[in-house]
Amino acid sequence: MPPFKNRNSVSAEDYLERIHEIIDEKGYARAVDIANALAISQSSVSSMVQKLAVEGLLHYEKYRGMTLTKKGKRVALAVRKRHEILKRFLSLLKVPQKAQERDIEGLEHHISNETVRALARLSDDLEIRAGKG
Amino acid sequence: MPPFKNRNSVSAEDYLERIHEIIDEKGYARAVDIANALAISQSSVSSMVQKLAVEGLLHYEKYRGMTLTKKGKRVALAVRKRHEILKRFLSLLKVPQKAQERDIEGLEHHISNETVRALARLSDDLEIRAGKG
DNA sequence: TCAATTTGTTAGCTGCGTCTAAGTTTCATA
DNA sequence: TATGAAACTTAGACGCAGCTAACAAATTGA
Repeated sequence: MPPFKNRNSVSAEDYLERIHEIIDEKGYARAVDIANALAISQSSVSSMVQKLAVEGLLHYEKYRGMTLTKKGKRVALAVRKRHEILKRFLSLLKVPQKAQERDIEGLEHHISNETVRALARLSDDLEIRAGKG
Repeated sequence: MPPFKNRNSVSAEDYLERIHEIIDEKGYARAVDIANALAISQSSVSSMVQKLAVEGLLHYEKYRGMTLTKKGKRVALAVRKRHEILKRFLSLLKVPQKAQERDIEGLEHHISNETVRALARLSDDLEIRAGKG
C-alpha cells in the first residue's frame, strides 16, 4: 500500500470482537495478533487499546497485555451474536462467501437491534420452509 | 451541538442521492438545501461539491449551482434503487419506521449488489406468501 | 545471564470531512 | 439602479483513526 494514504477506520466494536476471539483461541490477546487480525499497525492497536481502556471496555497494563472488562465482554458477545445472525441470514440467501464477509464487516456496526431480531426470526422461518420443501 | 466536535461523515453517495432528490422536487439544487437535507454546514457542501465535480459526478459553476453528470445520475439512481429495496424489505419485516431510517442510512453504502439483489428476490417471495396466506 | 529478537509504546505526521468566521457574489426590491 | 439580505466560497482549524520511525520493555535461547 502507498505510504500515508488513509485506510478505513476500524470501529471499537471490531477491536472488541477480535480481542474476544483471540482470547478465546489462545487464552490471551497480544497487540501483534490484533494488528494482524485487523490488518493495521501495532501502533494503531496500542493507541486504540488505551482509548478503550479509558472507556472502561478493557483492562490494560502497559507492556503487559489486556483483558476485557465485564462491559467489554458484554459488547463483544453482542457483536458476535449480531455477526452470527447476519452470517446465517446471508448464507440462507446464498450470498457468495466473499460478498458475505464484506457485507457483514460493513453492516454489523450499523444495524439496529430491531432489525437484527427480525432477521433472526426470518431465518428461522426460511429454514423451516426449506426443511419442508 | 458543541463546537469543533466531529460529526459523522456523509458519503459521496449521500450527496448524490440528496442532490438528485432535490432536483426532482424543485428542478434545481441549491447548496443551502443540500446542507439542510444532510444537516451539515453550507461550507461543507461547497467543498464536497467541488470534489464531486473533480470526480466527474456533477457539473459545477461557482456561485451558480450544479447539475448531475450522466455518471452522477447513474450513481444517484443506483443509490435510490438500493434505498428502495432496503426500505421495502425492512417494511415487510415490520421494522419500526424510525429504526428503518437509521438502518438504511447506515447500511445502504456498505452492502454488496449481490445481497441487494437477494433481498429484492426475497421481498418478492415474502409478498407472494403474504398474499397467499 | 545477557545479547538478540520480538513485542509494545510514543512522537509526530497524514487525509478526510466536518466546522466557524470572514469575505464574495447574486438577487430582490425600494 | 443601488443597497441590503441571502446564498456561496474560502481560509484556517479540529477530531479521528490510521501511518512510519524511533525508542523501550520483555522474552528467549546460547
